[in-house]
This record gives sequence, structure tokens and C-alpha cells, in this order.
Amino acid sequence: MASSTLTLAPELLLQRLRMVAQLNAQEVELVMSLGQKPRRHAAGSLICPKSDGSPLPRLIVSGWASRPRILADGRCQVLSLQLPGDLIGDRGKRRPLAMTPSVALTPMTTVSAEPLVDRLARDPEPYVNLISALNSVDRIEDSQLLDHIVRLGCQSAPERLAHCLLELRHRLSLIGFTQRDTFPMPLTQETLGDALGLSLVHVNRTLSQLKRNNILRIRSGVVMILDAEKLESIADFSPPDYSSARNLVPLRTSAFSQERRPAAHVAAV
Amino acid sequence: MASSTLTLAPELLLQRLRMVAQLNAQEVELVMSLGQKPRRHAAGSLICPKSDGSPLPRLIVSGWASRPRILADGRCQVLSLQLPGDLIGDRGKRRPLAMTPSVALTPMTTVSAEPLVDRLARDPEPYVNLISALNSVDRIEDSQLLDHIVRLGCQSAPERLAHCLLELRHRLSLIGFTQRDTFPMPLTQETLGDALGLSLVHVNRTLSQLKRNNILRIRSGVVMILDAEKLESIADFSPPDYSSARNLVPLRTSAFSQERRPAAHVAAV
DNA sequence: CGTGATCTTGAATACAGTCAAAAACTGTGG
DNA sequence: CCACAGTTTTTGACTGTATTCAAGATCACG
Repeated sequence: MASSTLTLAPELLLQRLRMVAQLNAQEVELVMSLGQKPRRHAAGSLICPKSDGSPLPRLIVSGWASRPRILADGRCQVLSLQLPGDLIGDRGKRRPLAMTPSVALTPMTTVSAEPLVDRLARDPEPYVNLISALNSVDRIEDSQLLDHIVRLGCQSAPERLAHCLLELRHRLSLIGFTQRDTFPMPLTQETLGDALGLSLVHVNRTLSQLKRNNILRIRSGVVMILDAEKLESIADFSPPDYSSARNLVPLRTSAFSQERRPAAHVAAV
Repeated sequence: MASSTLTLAPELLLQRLRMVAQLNAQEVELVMSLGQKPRRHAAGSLICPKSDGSPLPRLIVSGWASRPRILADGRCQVLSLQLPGDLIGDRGKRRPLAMTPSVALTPMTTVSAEPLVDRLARDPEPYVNLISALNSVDRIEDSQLLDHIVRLGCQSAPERLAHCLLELRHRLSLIGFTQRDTFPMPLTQETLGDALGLSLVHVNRTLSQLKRNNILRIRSGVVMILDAEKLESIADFSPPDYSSARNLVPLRTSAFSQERRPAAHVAAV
């Protein structure tokens, strides 16, 4: 049982990589060779402990994590959420996000991604597609950071929640974790609040409102989206476009002479 | 006059690069060779127009820019601010932030950075320090993005303003644009609001409050910080550490069992 | 000097936060 | 299988911060 899941550990990552690039047999083999040294993490524990200051690269096999940033007075902001199939920790590129440690939000399993990272660093030539695929995955992560900024900077509570849930649904769909309009969502409302810059209580009220309006349903950690169209219109959400960078520049010219009006759809919720 | 400023165009970039790495003569020469094809941009105009979808790399010589993101209903979120000495546009790494076009907030001058980018792509070996310096600069930009998230996600209006002003002071000090506690700040309060996720009116009131408390003074686009200590205590600001990644992981363990209390210093403002 | 942009101020409103307590759900051990 | 303790969710009442609308003052610039 356990050994079979371990053999399949890198499956989810492979699935995501294949979405952005064609991989040859050697590349697939390298990815699938991960799965050694699986480690379990209790909820609340720190993953990617920085021994020398740099968190070692790991692949999430199961469970969710976050990268929290704690202010001097205890306030917490979640910078990003991490799902199965995500790579975490330092992969040599040393981007600041990759350098911030992750905290397990649920019980987790991870495997070391060092074999992959080391191999690509030592001998990149045979793995050009793989490297490009990993870069694409990084770019998608970056663009989610930008979405996060927009959410926090200029969206209302219902908009933030809607956008976040749609992002999660999208990410989970890539690894086959959605069934129809249903997906697992093991975050507490407090964590959701920390991610969306809202108080626990306000997250609760806003979710109740979405439920009351038959837009979604949540029970026992599973979200069911009843009215995807309405949720999308609230969120102003567009999933990342994998083939081009078109969606990354949704700018209108003369950006600064635009007047703004409040989001009409919000009132309708 | 004009020609002398053009000759000195890459000076500011060089200054920043030298702060993060030792450059040899050849590298310095390559950087200083920029300055061809200077272009002026009117305030409000789009820089880095994406001819083929990818904004060409340019170096800001003078003036400020921003990367705005416009929502369907006209709301605007500034993703980042760009100052003289900053590189903008696509440098081959194709990170989403680099791909979003920039808008001039003031009249600007830029020069093409293509010679630099092309040379490094074609012939990287002699320029290892330079490449590493450019990467460091990128990383600092990334970590400013994370700071932006924290600001928007869990800071109050006075905190956001204080933090933003200190970040600007710090960035401007790196290019020699500060004098004592004084620095230029050509942003309108509306743009400041778009960056900080606050309404124009609230930015105004919050600034007035900071002025009233003798923490700072603003007149004719110049900020003077009167009480840096108080401003820093409001902002919870720590400038990036150039020698290590230490400051990028300001995490306390057991992040999620912490209770939070409101920022005491805010009330004191 | 006039015109448009920017800043400032006031008043009313709305959105979100805080405090507090109760209800529902968890997982655990008896 | 149930009882219990801790966590998470839900609800209410109140407060506070930030937004909106509106109007007037000031500034920059031609």
C-alpha cells in the first residue's frame, strides 16, 4: 500500500509538467525516479528546515502547506499555498519566495527533490524540455503571486474568496483532485483569513453568504461549486493560459486616466 | 548637457550592481556601454510596448514608472514601482512581472538594455559577476513583491504608507537620490492609493495625520522624514540585507498557533 | 490669469474587525 | 460506543477603519 503510493509520488508533478511541455523518456524517468526518502510531517510543523539557511528542495506528495510571514506583533500573512505536486524549497535559483520556509497545514508527505535538482545542475543538456517545463511551472507560480497582490489590494471579501476558491479549483484540477465541481479544501477559516487578509469572522460570514445564495456548499472540508458562472463573475477570475503570456498583460492603455466604479456584481450576491 | 546625462545613463544601474558584487573592468565597460537610443516618454504613456508580446528590455535613466493591473470594472492595482536605475521589460527570463508593461508616471528617459541582454545571452563566460549581480537585483525586486503582499494583506493605512515611504527612501538612497532625510516623491496620492490598496481620500487623510504628528513633511513632491524612528516603528520595516538571505525568512516557529494582537503603535500615531 | 489636475476637508455610509459566547465538529481515550 | 477536550465554525452586538460622494482650495502650467 504505502510502497505503491511512494512509487507514484512524482506522478502529480509529472502530470503538471506534461501540461506545459513534451517530455522524452529520459526526462520522464528522471522525474519518476523521485520518491526516495519519503517523509511525513505533522500539521503545523516546519518543512524545508533551513539547515544552512537554504531550505532543501522537496516535492509535496500529499497534504497542503503555506508560506506564512509573521509580523512583529503576531499578525500573519500567507504568501502562498502549496499543494500536492508542488516543488518547495531552494532549487538553486534562490528566489526569495522559494527561500521562505513552508509550514504544513495538514499532515503531509514529501519526498526529496535533490536527485532531480542535482542532476539538472550537473548535466542539463539531455533535459532541456524538463528544464523548460520546470521554468513554466515557476512562472505560473509567479503569476499567482501577482494575482494574490491584486486580490489583496483591490478586491472585496466576497471577491477575494471567490477568486481564491477558483484558483484552488484550477490548481487542484491540474493534479486530478477535482470531481465535477467538487474539490477538497482542508484549510481552516483562520488560515483562509491569513491568506486573504481578512479576519476569521469575516471569512465565515462571507462564506455563509455565498452558501446562502446557492453559489457554493462546503461540508467536511469539501467545496462544491453550485454556480460556477456567478462565482467567476464575482471573482473576475481567468485561469492562467499555458500556451502564451497573453493573460499576464491584461492592461488597458491610459491606465491612469480611468475612472473607477464599484463592482456591481458584488451587491447582487 | 543632454549628451553628458546620456553618457552617464547607466551610472545608476552600475552603482546598484556594485553594491551586490565586485565587477571587473570588462563588466563595468559593458554596463557603461548602454546609453544608445535614449527615448523620452510622456507621463501616462506605455513603456516597453510589446511588439511581439514581449516588452523589450530598457533601463530607466530618469523618471518613475509603475506596473498597473486593471480589473474589469476599472479598479487598478499597482504591482510595483520602478525608479531610475531599474531594468524593465523582458530580459529573457520571462518572469510574469517582467512581462507586464510599465506605465510612465512622470516624464521619463530610458535607454535600450538590449546590448547588455544580448551580449550576456551570447557570451556569458566573461561576465559571471555581472550576471550574478543582475540576479541579486532581481531577487531584491522579488522580495519587494513579497513585502508588497504583506503590506496589502495585513497592514493598516498608516503602516502601509510608512512602509512604502521607507522602501522608497531606501531604494532612492541606493542611487544617491536622497539628501539627509529628504527624497523626491513624484507620485500623486491617487497612484499611491492604487499601489497601497487605499482610496485617494484615505491616503490624503493618513498622510495629513503623519504630518500633523511631525513624523514627516511633504511639499512640492519632496518627502522629508522628521522622525525616522517613529516611522520605522509604525512600518515594521527592515531594509533588504544584501549579504545574505537572512531577512527573507523572518518566520517564527509554530506560526499558526500564535494569537495576534493589534499594532499598539498605530493608536499612538 | 485661467484651466485642469491634485489636494484637502466634511458628512454619511459601508465594509471589515473585535470581542464574546455558544454550537458543531474533531479526534481521543475510556 | 460514548464522553470529553480541543479546535473550528457560527452568531450577535458593537466598534472602528476605510470608502464614497461632494464641494472647495490649492497648485502647476500654458
